[in-house]
Formats: sequence, C-alpha cells, structure tokens
Amino acid sequence: MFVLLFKMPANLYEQIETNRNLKAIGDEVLEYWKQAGIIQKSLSTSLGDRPFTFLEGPPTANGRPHVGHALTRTVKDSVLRYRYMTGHRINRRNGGWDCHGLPVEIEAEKHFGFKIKKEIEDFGIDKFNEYCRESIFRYIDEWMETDDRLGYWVDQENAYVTMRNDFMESEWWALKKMFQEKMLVRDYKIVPYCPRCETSLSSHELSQGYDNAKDPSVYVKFREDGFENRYFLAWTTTPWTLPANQFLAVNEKIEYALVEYKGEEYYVARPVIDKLFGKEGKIVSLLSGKDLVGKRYQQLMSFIPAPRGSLKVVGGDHVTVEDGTGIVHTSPAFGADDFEIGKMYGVQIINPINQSGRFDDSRLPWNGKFFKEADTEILIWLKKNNLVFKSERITHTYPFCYRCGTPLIYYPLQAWFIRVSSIREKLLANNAKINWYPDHLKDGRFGNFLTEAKDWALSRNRYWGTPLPVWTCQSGHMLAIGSLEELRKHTDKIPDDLHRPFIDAVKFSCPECGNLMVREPYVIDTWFDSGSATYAALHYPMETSEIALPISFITEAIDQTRGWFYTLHVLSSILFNTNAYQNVLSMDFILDEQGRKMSKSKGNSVYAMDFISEFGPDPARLFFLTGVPWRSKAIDRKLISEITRKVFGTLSNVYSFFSSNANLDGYRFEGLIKPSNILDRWIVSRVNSTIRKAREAMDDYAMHNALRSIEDLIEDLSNFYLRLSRRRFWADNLDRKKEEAYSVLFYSLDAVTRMLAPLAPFYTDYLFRKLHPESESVHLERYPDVLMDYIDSDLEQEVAYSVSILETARRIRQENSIKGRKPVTQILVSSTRKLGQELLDIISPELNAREIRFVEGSSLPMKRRVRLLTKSAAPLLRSDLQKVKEAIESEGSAYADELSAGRSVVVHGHRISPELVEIVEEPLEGYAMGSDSKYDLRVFMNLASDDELEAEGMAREIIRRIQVMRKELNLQYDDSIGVVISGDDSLQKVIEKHGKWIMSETLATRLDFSENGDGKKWDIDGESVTINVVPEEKVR
RNA sequence: GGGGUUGUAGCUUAGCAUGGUUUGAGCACCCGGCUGAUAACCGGGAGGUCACCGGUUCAAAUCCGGUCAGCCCCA
Repeated sequence: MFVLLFKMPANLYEQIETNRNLKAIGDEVLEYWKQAGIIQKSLSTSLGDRPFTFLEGPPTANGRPHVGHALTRTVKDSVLRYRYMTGHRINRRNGGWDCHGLPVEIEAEKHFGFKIKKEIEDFGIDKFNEYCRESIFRYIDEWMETDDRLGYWVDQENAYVTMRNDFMESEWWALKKMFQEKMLVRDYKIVPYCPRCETSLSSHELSQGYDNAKDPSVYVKFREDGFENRYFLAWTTTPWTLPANQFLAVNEKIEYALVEYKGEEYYVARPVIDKLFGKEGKIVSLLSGKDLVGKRYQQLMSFIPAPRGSLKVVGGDHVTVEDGTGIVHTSPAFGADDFEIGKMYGVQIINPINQSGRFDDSRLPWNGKFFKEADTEILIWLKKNNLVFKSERITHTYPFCYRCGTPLIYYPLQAWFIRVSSIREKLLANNAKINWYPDHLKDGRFGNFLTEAKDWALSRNRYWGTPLPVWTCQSGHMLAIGSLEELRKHTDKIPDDLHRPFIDAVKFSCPECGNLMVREPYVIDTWFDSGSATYAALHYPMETSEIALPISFITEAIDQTRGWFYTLHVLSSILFNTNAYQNVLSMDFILDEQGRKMSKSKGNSVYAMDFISEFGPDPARLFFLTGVPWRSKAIDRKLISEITRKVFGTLSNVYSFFSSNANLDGYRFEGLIKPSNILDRWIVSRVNSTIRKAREAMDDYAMHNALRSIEDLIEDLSNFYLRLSRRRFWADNLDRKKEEAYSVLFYSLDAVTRMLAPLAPFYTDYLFRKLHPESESVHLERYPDVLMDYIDSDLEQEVAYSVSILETARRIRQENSIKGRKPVTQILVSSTRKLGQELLDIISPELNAREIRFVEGSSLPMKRRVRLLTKSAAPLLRSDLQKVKEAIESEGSAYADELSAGRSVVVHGHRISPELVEIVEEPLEGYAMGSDSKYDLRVFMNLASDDELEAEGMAREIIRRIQVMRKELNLQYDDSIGVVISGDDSLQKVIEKHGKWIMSETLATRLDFSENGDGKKWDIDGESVTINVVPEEKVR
C-alpha cells in the first residue's frame, strides 16, 4: 500500500462544526482539563495578589445533589473564576462537608427500623454511629461528578469535614472560651422538644418545621372559688396540657367583663363578648384585668392535686385578645411564658408527660397515651363534667420536627444554651458591616431575626454529633475542655475517635474536689459545626494562629438566612468580635416546569446530573445566571435552548466566519491595530463599553447583568458588525485595511470569550484555545481590561441612529411591497441630526437606492395639513368656527408651519393655539414616508421606477437564484460554472446589460441566453425564468 | 396577627434608588425578507387600564398612603 503524504499548509485557526452539541464540547473540555491538569493549576496559582476569601457552605452528601445545588455552585464558581481572572489570590477555595446531626441519625434509624432511642442504645451507640459515618458520604461520588460536569472548581482533596477530630477540637476551643465567658451555660428551661427524637431543638431548627395542623379549639370553664355558676373562660388548642393547669393569666391593661349567658356567668375580655355570646350575652359588670388578678378558682381536673400556690389568676403582658378569650390557661411545664409565671410564684411544676411524650402518671385515666392522642379522651371527660363552653376543630400552623414530622411540644428540660440574646446589639452592629444581596434582607428578614435573637439551645440528647466537652462531678463542679492537649493533663486514656460512645468513657478526677468527673451526656447542634467553618476548618487555634475574617463572599439559598448565615454570624461575633462575611448573596429556589416548588413528596425534584446532561453544562449555567438570582425561577426549556442558540450558536458562527477567511488569507493575530474604519471603531468601542459594564456588574456580584451586556454585544457583533463588514473580508489580497478588520474581529471575539469565561467555562475554553492555539486555558488568563481611549459614546449613538434609518427604510419597503433586492431611485432623510458620510456609505448598500440625501424641512416631499379640533375649538370660536376652519385647513395654508412648530397663530381675529389643532403629515404623491419617534426621524422613499431599476432588480434576483442552485449542487466557493438562462425578451435585455456582473458574482465563465432552454424553472415576480447551471470540469 | 417581597403583553421580563417623549425587550403567534456564516439570520405586525383605589406634582410604571392577590419568613 502506497500512502501519499500531503504537506498541507497548516490552518492556524482550526475549523469547527458550528452545530456541535454543547454537552459533547463539555465532555471534551473536561477531559482536556483533567489530562492537562488545568484545574490544579488554577487552584494553586494566581495572577495577582489582591486577596479574596471564600467559604463553602457545607452540604451533607447523604442525598443526591439536585438542581438547586447546581445553582449555588454555579454562582460560587463564576464569582471565583472572575476573581481569579482579575488578579485575586483566592483563599480557601476548598470544599466542605457537613456530617453530623439529626437528619443523618433519622436516616440511620429508618435503616435499622428503630422507633425509640432505647433501641439505639441497646443496639450500641458505636455501631449506630459507625453506620452514620458511612452513610453521610453515600452519594459523594455523584457530588464529585456533578462538580466536574458543572465545572465547579474547588479543592475537594483538602475539603473540610466537620466530623474530623481536628474540626471538633477547634469547636472545643470555642466552646471552652464561651464557657469561660459565661456565654455557654446550663439551664433548666422550656425548649422546643421532639418527643420522638427525644431531644430539644434550637429556634432556627424550629423555624424550618412550621406546618398546618388540624387541632381542637376548646373554650374551657374554670369555676371561680365560692361561686356555683361563675366561670373564667379560657381557650386552648392543646387539651392535653389541661391536667397540668396551674394558673390563669390575664392582661392587666385589658378591660374584662362578667357576662350572663344562659343562666351562667363568665369572665372574658370585653372585645370578645360578641364573638362568643352574640346578642344573648348580658354584661353584668365591667372590670379591669387588675381586678381579676388574685382571684382563685377550682382545679379543672383533680387527678393530680395542684401544688400549693397554684390555681390563681395572675397578670401577664403576653395575654392578648387576638385569639381566645383574653384569659390564658397556664401550665408552667408546657410554655415559655407559663414557665416564667410558675417560676415567679415559686410553685412546684406539674409535669405528667415523660421524655417520650407519653402520659406517665398512674392517677390519670389516659396514662401511657402519647400526648397528642389523649386530646379526644380529655375532651370527652370535660364535656361529661360540663366544663366545656364550646369546642370545634381549627386549622392553624403548628411546629413539627423538621426531620421526622412529629408534632413538637414545649417541654421543661435541662439543657446547654449560648446566651445569644445578651449580644443582640453586637450582632446588629456587625450586621451593619455586611453587604447583603438583595439588600432588603439586611434590615428585613435577617435583621429582624437578630433583633429578637433567642438563646441558642445547643445541647442535643443524641448520639451522632460533636460531643459537648464539659465534664461535671457530684459536687457540681464543671470543667470545659478546650483541646486534646488539655484533656491529656487529666487523663491519658484518650480515644482515637472523639465521638460517642468513646468519649463518654473518658472520666477523671475533679481538680477541685477529687470526685469522679463525667462528661455531660450531650452532643451539640450540628448547626454549630457549619457555623464554625470560619475557624474550625483551619484547625484554629491549634494549627493556625490567625484566620482572615471577614470572608469576602459566601452564597447559599434563602433558607440559610436563618440557618448557616445566622450561625456563622453569631459565632464570629462571639468568638472574633467581627462579622464573618463581607458580602452575602442569598438565592431563591429553582421551581419545576410548572412553577411549583420542588419537593421529595411531590416527586418533582430534578437532579443536578440529569439537568446538566440534558442541556450541557454551559447552557445550564447560563440559565442559572439569567435573571435576578434572588427571585425564584422555573425550569424553562425554551429559555435554555434560546440561550444556547443565541450565545453559543452565534459565537460559533462568528468564529467560523473568522477562521475560514483568516486561514485562506494566512492571517495571524498580532495585536489590535488601532482601527480607522468606522465600523471597526464602533465595534471596538462597543466591546470596551461592554467590558466596563461587565466588570462593574461582576464586581457587584450581579452576574445576570454582566451576562445580559455580553449577550447584547454578541448580537451586535454578529448581526450588525459582521453583516456589514463581510465584503471587506472578501477583498482579493491581504492589505492593511483587511488586516485591520481581521485584528478587530479577532480582538472582539477574544474579549467576548474572556468575558464569558467565568460564566460558561467549557465552551469559552474550547473557543479560546482555537483562537489561541498556544494557550493552555482561558481560565489561566486575565479578564479583559477596559481601553478607555477606544470608547466613543457619540459613535455608538450614531450607529444606533443609522440602524434606526435602516429599519425605517425597510419598513417602508415592506409597507409598499418593494423587495430589498430592488433598487429605488431616491431615499430622503430628514432629521434634527445628520449621519456622517462614512456611516452613510456603509448602510447605503442595505438601503439600495440610487440616491440618498439628508434634506431640510422646507424641501421635504411632504405636505402638512392642519385639522381644527372642532370639539375644543367650537366653544371659543362660536359662529366663526366654519370661517376659521376653512382658512386654516385650506391647501397650502401658511399656518401649518407655525402651528407645527408649536406657535400660535391669529386667524380672523382669533388666537389659535397649537392645542386646538392636529397636524397631519402626508408624503407627496409618488413618495412613501416612515418615521421613528426615537430620533425624530423621517425617511422618504421615491416610489418611481424605470427600466433601468427594474433590470438591476431582476439581475439581482437572477444572481440569488443561481447562488441557491450552486448551493444545491454542493459547489465549493471557488468552483466555476456555466449558465444558460431562458425567458422572454425583457430578460434578454437584462442579461445583455448586467451579464458581466451576474457572471462575476456567481463565478460563471459562460452566460448564455436561449429562448427555450432546459433547467430549473423559477417564478420571479410573475415572470417565468428558467436557469440551467452546469459545473465546469475541474482541472486536477 | 406581624415582617418582608412580588404584581408591567399569552409567557419570561427591562425600566422604578434620582418622576420628564407614545412603558422597552425576548419567546410564542401572523406576515414578509435575506442568502460566498446557511439545519444560520433579519425585518414588520398585532398584543399593555404598568394589580386596584386615592394622594403629592405642571408631569407618576417610578414618590407617598391604602386595598387586593401570590410567595417567603415569623408568631
């Protein structure tokens, strides 16, 4: 076999397929990045020394990443890429993983089929935790692959992991510091409590779990001491708390009444009388809340005797008349306000419910029941004893456990708290330093939350979490341990793993009294873990002595406002006395195609991998970056394919045009030649003003604005610059002018590619390396700088103006059915501004007129007619109306010019102001007119035609038909042809006159006319034309 | 009940902080055009009570007050 080797002239700018699938490009580019180590290179280098610090909000990898994760990761990545390209040294560009907490434990419980905590302990905490540890990275591979496919560049090898000893040790340091500062305290309080998980929850966990619930709504009668028929009426939705009633609360500032109704008397707040009794209630007496305080009442249900000091009416500011009766049933065990009252009166608390949420007192008929399930029986009992005034069922919002869905109770518990409420002012002061996007969150949702910041119930009676490092002894001494080193001073039996149950076994003697010290049996809220990422991820202060705060930028979805954003803020304020982050972007969710929220229960979740695979990574990313990020958006296939077409389709076409021509000419870019051609100057100006806009937007984390500016530029580059510049690239030889055009086109493509690179990293790198075969990656290059000298706003406006002329002319053609191919004799333009000759020359071919002129007002081919608005004028002119009307509306009236200039005129002694007339403008016979209000512009087109114009138009039609036929024959640009045209006499004249032109435009070497020839039959404006195209034999 | 936010064409939206032509776009729809980028592209048309009511002002989509509706958060 003989192989012929051709030494082809190397094409510098590689040809591309203009319609290539973007997913395939993504795959190819990813492969290249991996093989060439681009990602590593980017992570480990910088183009400058401006500091920029990032922090990843850690996800838990025990679930699949969905489209919302892809959204936040896209935004994070785009910001970081932009910062890299603008010369920032990016600190902490690494991943993070959240490991602990109730969600993980619930998963494990489900796996093993456990229902209560005891089952876990019987099974073994060590084995239980071992399962948790394994389960949290169940989907880690899919997370990593999603990051790869999406182009999320962070260092995952050095990711922080909250369950590592190092991380937890740093938290110990923080906890000890807070303990010493008395910020971390143990207290007996009412806390939101999940009886199934058997643990307290924090206020921010509570806030995740509100939902609608159907509950009884009961008005209960508490009989006043010493009266047979007189009751305090109190309202409750939790009958299960009634056996524990110890007080009734009223507001001393509210007015109350004693009302007689159906033979009985009731105390209620005055404003609710109508609601409760309608017309039948009779007011016996009015009295203030103060008068009620101190009254005593009979115990409602006496199964558990009320302790001494109970059963009185007390005052409380929390009492309102919004719901209920203005008298509040109070059981100190089951409400924060109630608890405070109990404490104030120093009574012993009745609490018949155990930590599993069941009644646990043999004196009760419903002993052993789950609290919620006793409601009905309690109601029945009350009704039997005639203690219910009224009962119904209502739907209201009630808190549920955000993980297992069990209704929560407020329950008295010993727990550890961080006294956040004591530093509200500091929290607000630090918040004042933060830039929020959108900014209303600052004083709105986030600021409000800070104003009312509650103490953080930190401890959890659970297993899989960072152990609370406080040891206590029998004598009540407490010791917080801040590091392993410190622990070693007390004992040498330190486990390799600091989790339970191993750490529970660490016991030592109390330094103060010598008694055995045992660890408090709690783990801590997992939100403390993620909130500690600022310092614990760096193993501060053990391995790092300083950390850079505030972090420059973080972003997550809106639900983190009171989650991660909050815990970061609180911990940084306490530990470092500063704000944790400088700029924070809160994003809203992605909705499904119908605009519904995605949820597991509806089964309409879209997973990140599926989304990226379907559309390709870059279209997916640009979809995420389109529109305001803090507004929710529904997945929109049409929008995504439109973006794909407009951005990537257009760019591919522009590049393809450039490369095919540049290669033919052997052009190679060697820097931007200062442009002299007006279109060149214009596009370079557009490029630079776009760079300026894009930089401003990106600096302000407004990726959506940057993207829109870039899209506009791409549109201008393709549809105006290139469309009108094309012919310059087809000139025969590569002279200076053509070189300028090439350098401008290259420069523009290059700038667009760089600007788009942070947003759509795959396609831009693919394209950039075609433009710069010597470069490794656009992502190791600089973002384009603004060349201020090249920005010419006047020119940009002038071009916009010329576009307007062009469009107006096209509109006139269309209205008068004149094809663009047919030349017209004359186009006249009247306007307050003029177009320079240079631009005029450029749009002239598009206007296709023999003559184009700017003309002054008086010589316009237009008449102005004045029409008197009789309705307004009649009352003023009275009987002169007709006379004035005729004078003013008569042909050639001199009044028209004055009035249209906005000046009044005097007609037959009447002053006529412009408001009284309407000016009608009409083109003269033989002309068509169009206008564009944007520029106070009028365009006139002379509709006259002659044989010469007709012939030229026909020639163009023929040229176009021949081009179409060339295309159908799949001919190359430089293949020549022979043409035979058949038709009537007029056609012959056209060919005689324009034959040379037709031949040169279509690369024909022969053009013959025949009366009856073969070929393809065309109908050109009603005329039958037959064209035969024969390819010439190629000379090999 | 309280706080926040949104309401502009069938759909997606720009404009609103700083009031000033007739509220701009894109998609879809209808009509037309172009053709050495071509499974690409361009133009035109129709479509709006700028949620509603009131106020301030020479002038309000824009500022103020209220109402309604959606969404989010809180109680």
